[in-house]
Amino acid sequence: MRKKEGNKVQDIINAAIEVFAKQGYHEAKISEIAAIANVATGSVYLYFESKEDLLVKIFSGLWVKLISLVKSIYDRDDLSSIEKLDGFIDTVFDVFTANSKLALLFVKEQPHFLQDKDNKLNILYNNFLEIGEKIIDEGVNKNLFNRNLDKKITKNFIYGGVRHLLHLWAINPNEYPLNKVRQDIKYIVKKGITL
Amino acid sequence: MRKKEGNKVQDIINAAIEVFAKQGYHEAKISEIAAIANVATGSVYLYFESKEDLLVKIFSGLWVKLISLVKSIYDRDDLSSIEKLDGFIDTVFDVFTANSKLALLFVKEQPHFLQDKDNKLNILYNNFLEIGEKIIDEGVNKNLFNRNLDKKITKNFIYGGVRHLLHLWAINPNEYPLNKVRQDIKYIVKKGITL
DNA sequence: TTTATTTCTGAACCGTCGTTCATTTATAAA
DNA sequence: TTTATAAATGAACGACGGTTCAGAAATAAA
Repeated sequence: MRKKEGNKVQDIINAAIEVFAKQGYHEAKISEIAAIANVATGSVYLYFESKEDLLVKIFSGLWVKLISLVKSIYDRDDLSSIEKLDGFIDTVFDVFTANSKLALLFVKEQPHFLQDKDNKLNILYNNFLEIGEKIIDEGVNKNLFNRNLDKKITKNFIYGGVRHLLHLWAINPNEYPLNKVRQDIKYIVKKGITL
Repeated sequence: MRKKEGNKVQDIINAAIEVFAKQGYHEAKISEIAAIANVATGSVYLYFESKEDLLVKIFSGLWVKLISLVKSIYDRDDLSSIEKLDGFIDTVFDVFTANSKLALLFVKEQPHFLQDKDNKLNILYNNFLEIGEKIIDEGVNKNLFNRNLDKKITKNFIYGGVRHLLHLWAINPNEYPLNKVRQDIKYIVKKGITL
């Protein structure tokens, strides 16, 4: 029998991230993804069920990673709630900084998923945000954070702001130096929600 | 000769907002838009050059309106900088609250435009945000706002947060009552950036 | 009325990919 | 070597939907 050559799954995923990010999901062509991944068009279908499956696999891999990272921050008991919130924000930046194409894809296509309540991706997404909410919860209970702010609103406000700045950074890294971005966001969040 | 029946342009635009918002731009069908607008498929092309033209016209109308509204707030001299910032946030909420379909369309498709620097829509978008930056500028100069925060970052953080909450509200109005959303956002922003 | 002109219609056209599959290629076992 | 089987290929298929356009419908002018 024949042996698999290299890691085609990963090559295809990387190519897909690149093409989806640049063109947007709908305008991306499988043939172009295949070309960049150095495989034949048809080979994509050996590893992925469909174009959509490719997108879903990319996103779910991302969420699983993010969830595991922020969970481990939440679980630490040597950090204050505000440090955990900082860590949460840092985690998001770290993951996307490592791959700006992925960041771009994420901010462009994620909004389209929010609507259909219970698809797999939204479940993961909610798991992720739930940890953010738990951190805020903890801060409120320890009388560090303002308890008059709605937690869901607070968490989503921060999330939206972070996402948008990641987007701008991914498009134009020079205009939005990530260190300053992180620093300012953390400052506003900290000052905005602590008592 | 024949007389035009009713306001087809507006009917088509309203139908397009509805269908684009629900399905997303790429999955929306001109034939469905036409059906909802009560015109024949071909009639859409009497008033709009293409599917894309339809989307662009919707967005540019929106930006023109928003720009005019926030400009008039910025120009008032009976408001403090923080009141202007509140007014800016209120304006965005007011416009989208009046049309949740439009809000949904906006948050879903706007991210796709940010990339190609100098298309018409991005110019409008930047005009809009520039006014937000001017307000922040003013606040800094009057020693009301923290001058250590980067203005572009601050403005975009707020913008991203507001946009995301609008998105959630548009999907699920009951879970995100706009009055509480506005109130919390304004609180965080005010506390976060004032001295 | 009849005619001219504008508006409107919707079936058909046509280009574009996502997807399939008959064929080829590579390697492990015999 | 030869054979069997898994992996890979890419041309061709087929569905979909944006766009077109020949004709129909409506109304103003003649």
